Order: sequence, then C-alpha cells, then structure tokens
Amino acid sequence: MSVDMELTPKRKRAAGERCCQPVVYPDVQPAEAVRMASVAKALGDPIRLQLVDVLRRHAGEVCVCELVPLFDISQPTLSHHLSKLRAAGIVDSQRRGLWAYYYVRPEALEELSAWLS
Amino acid sequence: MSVDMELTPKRKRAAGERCCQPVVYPDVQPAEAVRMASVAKALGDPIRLQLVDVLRRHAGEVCVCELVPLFDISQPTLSHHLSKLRAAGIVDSQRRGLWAYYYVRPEALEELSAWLS
DNA sequence: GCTATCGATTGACATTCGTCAGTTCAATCG
DNA sequence: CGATTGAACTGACGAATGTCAATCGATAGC
Repeated sequence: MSVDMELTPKRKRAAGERCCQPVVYPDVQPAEAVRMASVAKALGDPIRLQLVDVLRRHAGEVCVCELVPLFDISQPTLSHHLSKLRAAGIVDSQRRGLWAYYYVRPEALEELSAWLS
Repeated sequence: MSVDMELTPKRKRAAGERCCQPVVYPDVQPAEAVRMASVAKALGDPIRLQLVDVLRRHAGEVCVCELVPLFDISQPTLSHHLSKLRAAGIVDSQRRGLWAYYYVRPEALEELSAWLS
C-alpha cells in the first residue's frame, strides 16, 4: 500500500505526438487518499456496510446482542467486523455493565461522502 | 463474504430487562449492500482512489501512459489496479491504436454516494 | 518482413482478509 | 463465593490482495 505521490514530473512523450491531453494531477493529497481509502476499505464488506446502515439509522446506540441475530455469522466474527469499523473511526462503542453499545461517528464518513459527490 | 440477510427474528431477551431499544433492521437490501460494498472495496486502496480522482477531474479520457509516472508503482501493478476499477464498474476503457484510454463511469458511484449522504 | 512501444497477462511472493472454534475477560446475579 | 452471561481475544485455516519481474499480443513505423 505504498502511496508515494511525490508527483515526479512525467516524462515527455518521445516524439511530438501526444497520446492524450496532459493529465491533471490528483487533487486529493496522499494523506487524504489514505484516510478516505481506509474508510472505503472498511465499508468494502457487505456485512460491515449493513452494520453501519443499521447503526446509522438507529436513533440511539445499539447493543451487540441485538446485532448478532441479524447476520448469519458467529458472534466472534461480528465482533471482529465491529472492531474493524472502530479501527477505521467509523463507529465507536461504550460499555455499560455487561453490554457494549455501538454508534456511528458521522463525521468519519463526511470526507469520503464529500469527495464522492 | 456471505451475506445471508434472511433477517431471522431475533430471540427475545431472557428476562424482562432490555439491553437497548429494539434494533431497526437494515434498510439496504443484501443485493444493494453487495453492490455498494464492491464499489467501496475498489475505492479502498489509496492508489485506486487517486486514480479515480485523476480520471474524474479530467475532462476527457486519460491514456495509461500518462498515469504511470504519477504513481510510484510499476506499470503492471497500475494495470492491475485499473482492471480492478473496471471490474467494479467504476471506470471503463477504450483502445485507440496503441493506447488505452480510461474514463470514469459516474453512475457507478451514485448509489454509494447517495447512501453515504 | 523487423523492431519498437503500449498495455495486459502470468507466475510468484509475502501480506492481509474473513471466518470459525475455542478461550478468556468482565460484570452481574444468586 | 460460584455460576452465568455478554463480548472480545487467540489461533488457525483457506482465500484474496498488492506488488514485481518477466513475458506476451497487438499495433505502428521503418
């Protein structure tokens, strides 16, 4: 995952022939690209995308025990997906007693959403 | 990547105690989730995200030979990334003579973009 | 024909991913 | 205390990913 966008000036064409108009350099900076790609990567699994959908449309916070029966995966696997979403900053959690409550951090999606539209 | 959103009715809590409010079932259908996740997954690499950014902000089409020097990766690796973007439907290409021109298919990003915002 | 060039393909490699069974940790309730 | 429960962690597995060197196919120009 080496993103070395040093933007070395591209070499000129050999002859005077141009294959296409000069390319426009990317507007997203490397650091932005890494951030947005990590968010997109976290959303790049159908289960995680639906998890975010459930959590986002839910007004408050959702306990893990309510999420497990929604998906046809084991509880450790769901926990693994949640921890990936948390690592990407998309969700966060809070423990109260025995239960863990997850909620979406909407600002984590803003950058990618803005870039996409 | 098994998405078996049959939405089996979740088992009731044992006692009368609720750990949280009843969960809202996901609004995105499994097929939508798979489509959007595959687009997000394709964007889940910084180089591919920047590739899309370059192609998208470019008015017309861009030849591969202009893309290679922008990134610190080999030509086969770039070709591999482009084919992944094409497999996800995000870009398409057209050969003219020796050169291959890539361009973004904006409608491919619409569903994910709409869901995100 | 021969040669050069653009871009895709192949094969290989280390890394990461998604998944589960099993276990552990933490908190609650008898 | 001990038993139970919710949720995270561990280890393992096959599958997929990102990368490159090497090669191949097709086209253009000589």
